[in-house]
Amino acid sequence: MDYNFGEIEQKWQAYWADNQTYKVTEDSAKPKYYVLDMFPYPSGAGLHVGHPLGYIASDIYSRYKRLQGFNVLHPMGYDAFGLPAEQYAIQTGQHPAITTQDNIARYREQLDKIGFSYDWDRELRTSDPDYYKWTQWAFIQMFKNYYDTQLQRAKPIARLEGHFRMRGTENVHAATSEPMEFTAEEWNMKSDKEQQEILMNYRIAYLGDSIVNWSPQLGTVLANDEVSEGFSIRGGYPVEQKKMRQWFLRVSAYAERLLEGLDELDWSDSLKETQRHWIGRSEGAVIHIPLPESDAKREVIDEEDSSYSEAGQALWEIVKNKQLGFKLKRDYKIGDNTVPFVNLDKGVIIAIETDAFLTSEEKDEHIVTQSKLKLGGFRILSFTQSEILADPIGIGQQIKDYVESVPAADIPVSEEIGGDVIPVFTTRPDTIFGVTFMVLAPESELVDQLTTPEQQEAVQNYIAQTKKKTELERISDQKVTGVFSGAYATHPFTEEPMPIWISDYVLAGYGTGAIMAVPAHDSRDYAFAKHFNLPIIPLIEGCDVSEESFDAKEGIMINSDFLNGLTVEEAIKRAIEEIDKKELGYSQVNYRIRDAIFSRQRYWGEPFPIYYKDGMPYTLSESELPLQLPPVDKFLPTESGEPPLARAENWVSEDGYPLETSTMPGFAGSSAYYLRYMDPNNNLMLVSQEANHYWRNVDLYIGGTEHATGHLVYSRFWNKFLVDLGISCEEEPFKKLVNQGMIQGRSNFVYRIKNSNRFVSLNLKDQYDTTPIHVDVNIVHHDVLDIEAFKQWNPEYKNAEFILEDGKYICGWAVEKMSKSMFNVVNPDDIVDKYGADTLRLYEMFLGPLEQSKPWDTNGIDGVHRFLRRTWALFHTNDSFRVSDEEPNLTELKTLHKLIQKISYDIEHFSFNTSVSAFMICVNELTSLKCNKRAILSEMLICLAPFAPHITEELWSRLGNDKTIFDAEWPLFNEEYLKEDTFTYAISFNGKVRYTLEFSADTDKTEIEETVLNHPDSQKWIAGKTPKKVIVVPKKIVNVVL
RNA sequence: GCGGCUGUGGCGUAAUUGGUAGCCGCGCUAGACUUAGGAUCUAGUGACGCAAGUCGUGGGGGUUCGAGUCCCUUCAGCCGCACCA
Repeated sequence: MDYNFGEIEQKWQAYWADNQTYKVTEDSAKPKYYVLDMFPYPSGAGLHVGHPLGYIASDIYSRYKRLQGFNVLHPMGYDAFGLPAEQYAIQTGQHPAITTQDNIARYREQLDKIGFSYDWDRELRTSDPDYYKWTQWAFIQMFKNYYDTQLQRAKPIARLEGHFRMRGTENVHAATSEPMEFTAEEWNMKSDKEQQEILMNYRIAYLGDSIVNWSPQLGTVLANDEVSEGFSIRGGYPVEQKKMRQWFLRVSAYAERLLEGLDELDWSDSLKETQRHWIGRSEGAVIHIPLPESDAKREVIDEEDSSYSEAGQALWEIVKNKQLGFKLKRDYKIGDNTVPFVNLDKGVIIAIETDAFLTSEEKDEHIVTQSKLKLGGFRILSFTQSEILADPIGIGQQIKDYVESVPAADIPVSEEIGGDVIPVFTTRPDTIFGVTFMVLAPESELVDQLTTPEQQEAVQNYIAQTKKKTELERISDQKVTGVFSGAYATHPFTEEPMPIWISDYVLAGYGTGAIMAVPAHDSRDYAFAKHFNLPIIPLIEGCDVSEESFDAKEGIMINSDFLNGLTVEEAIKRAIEEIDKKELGYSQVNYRIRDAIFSRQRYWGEPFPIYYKDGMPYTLSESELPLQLPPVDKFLPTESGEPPLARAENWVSEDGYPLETSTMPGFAGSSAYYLRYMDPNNNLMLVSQEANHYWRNVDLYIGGTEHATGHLVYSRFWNKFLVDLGISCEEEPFKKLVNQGMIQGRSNFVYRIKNSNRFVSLNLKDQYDTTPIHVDVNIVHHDVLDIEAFKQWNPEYKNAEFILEDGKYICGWAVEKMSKSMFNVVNPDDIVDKYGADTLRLYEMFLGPLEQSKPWDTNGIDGVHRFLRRTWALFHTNDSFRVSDEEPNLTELKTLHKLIQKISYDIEHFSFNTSVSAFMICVNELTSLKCNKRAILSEMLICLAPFAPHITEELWSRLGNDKTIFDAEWPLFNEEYLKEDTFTYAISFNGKVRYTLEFSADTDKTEIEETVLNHPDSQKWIAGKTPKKVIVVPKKIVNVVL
């Protein structure tokens, strides 16, 4: 009787479905085990042979755990929101929901053929309103909470509001994007809207202005992990930097918990390192670098002055009495200076300059005055007297336009930014005496305030230039660029003046967007100093900074006043103490991780449960959830550039307020899906406490490394937030994580002789001038081309001629990405049809270590298939099923127990490739022993069942069992059967093995030594020399040292 | 530039974790059987050598009685991060 895998696999897949074999319920009598696959995005191309690799591994593990008596949760679903379906919709008008539905159906069909043990009753789709209701719900909670930095957890925003009402910002410990200070009195004076605006800076889900990755082609913003080297990961479109108002998630507040949590996780070191780097904790200090004394503080004293110039008088006629629509004050005293006109709401000064300065002193004084005013946060608009006299009305209009374009009073800048100090973050406070200049990021708010008039133009040119650069150019362009601002800061210890430069090697988004440059000990500062010829002061004894900087954190300090003679480590501590004492700053921990941008200007995503009233966002009530995606006429932005949802009719809340038009990004739906599987049909909450406390978290998570910094960070963040809310009971969502390697394609080539229709076989191609052409791997077997199939494959080759070697056409091959254009895509369905699911499963595992990337090479699959047929043959004699009830002998038991031991160990260590090889060894041995004894075969079947569930079910039932093999018990390994009476020692001389000798297992060392030395075979190697030493390692080796 | 990983037959890989390198499979060679095939079975298969034997885990060096395994160095390939002060 043949091994008819097609029939067997269909039969058992139907049986499992009919009998709900894989349905799982919370059963407190059994220990739980939760095995999760990263759910797929159902793309139009369907699954290729690489996708199931991780699913097969997790399926083996699930089935193994089940056989060991665990209650195993092993669910599957779809990450169904996303760009491809929407792009397809834009092109075809087909609604993404339909495309997605079709793709899911295809995926399901393909998955079912492979015979997975998923509990499909728990299937979920992120695009299903019943599911995304809970994504929206979680967002609302994030909006309603802030992060308490002292308690290190989320707390209701109402609590913070109460604090502000009672005590202002005094003793507030809250993560925020805009540090500010106010008293309770000031808070209570504010309007509701002002209060809401302040609270927005504390919410975990907040609206904020930020420079974002904007893709014009995609018409949306992207998260940092969705962008690589200036291009979008999906689609490869260019990405530019743009300032926009967006929703954010305050992931940065959780930085420390995200970092600490990594320690306890059973993840690969490389993945943990990637996350640590992404979080980027660095300890250091914020130092306040003083600017020269500024007397442009906002102590404005109205002081009428009647000495008007002619031009001033002319302008006054135009601007007085709110003729412009706002008030300009005339002859205002600010600090020591009187300015001609000033608008106090927006902090704009209108300066009138003489056409020509009489002396250079006069000019200098003018510049100093302007700088001081700018330091105070004012904007200055200058006109010369003759300009005003020529066209006072035109100038009036210019003033009007300018003042209106300026945002409302951003003047009372917080004390840290742009008061009289520049705050900088450094991890090397020990190098403070080596600071010879300062550098600001071009985007820094200080640039405007500090740039002196005569540097104005150069600075503006520079900024325009850096803005033009794409992210890619900025990275790849290693040239040193920068411009002097004209301003100076004062060294906090030496009080030396230090020039302030502007350069794009300083990032606006990290630290304070300003640095103190220590060229001797930082390579970037060094390059900059060399390029612009700035001083370099070495600070470490014996270091040579003539060619390059000395970046290592080691050595003894010199040229550093009170730090001299200390080691770097000591100096860091000492410097911070001194900075503290002198109140020049404070120690601080900085994180690289940024808040996640959470808006996408897209259709196919979760709508935000947000409406706007009076320009401020408010959340919908829970009863209004889910807020379903509305129908739209087109899936494109509106003519005015608003997201597609703005096209929806009646896109308003129940009370008639306009709803948010952007949607959530891809990672929203995948952030808490593992919790939903625990309780997928609950319509009262995301997950019930009972279900959550039973399943807790994922014991084993299998998926690709591409999610290392995206999904796996956001998901951990999201879970920690839900822990704070008391929804999730485990601080970490995924205890153990295994990354399966990528399956690459293995392409085949034929070699066409140039300008002909002739093809030459691989090893003869060097004799001709040829072009390699990709050929469909499905018409090539063991690199031999099926010539007839090739002729039919493409009409162009119908009359092709071939130059063969040994009567065959041999193709070349290469490892490439698996893609349609390379004709190297192998479909799992085809493999299943041809060899069966069990063969596919075993072969995918046999290909190599799970975590290793490898090309799909169908060449070895016959070997695995033959193994299954030999397994089948063990149970059959002359075409009929026949097993013996005889007692097994010791040899047979040894073979079996070797297998049990090996397979148990291998599965625990995810070494599935070696398991397959162990099965082959076992079946080969049993075949040569002609063993068909029930006792041996049935236990072997249980071991094989996780790997090849269909054939084992069939044979199991033929053995007379009426329940599924997965209700059996994993066999126990018995060491007794593996005990050997003798051991064969390898006898080596000077480390080289020469012959072997068998000893009984309990022979003692001296006896072995004696026997070896007296053995006739040894004489040849000893050859008259005296053995210096004989090393006998029991059950290992004997080595004679000569 | 920084961080991580990997280098073993013609190919995919294995090696009880410092103890006989090459298990298992593919391919290849020879043979058996045969309504001739991409079927099945048997034997062989790291290289050199008639052989005894010698050489062999990217290269070089070291530790050790003994190294694919540990250390140093160097080369090659892959992946991640990329001016993070």
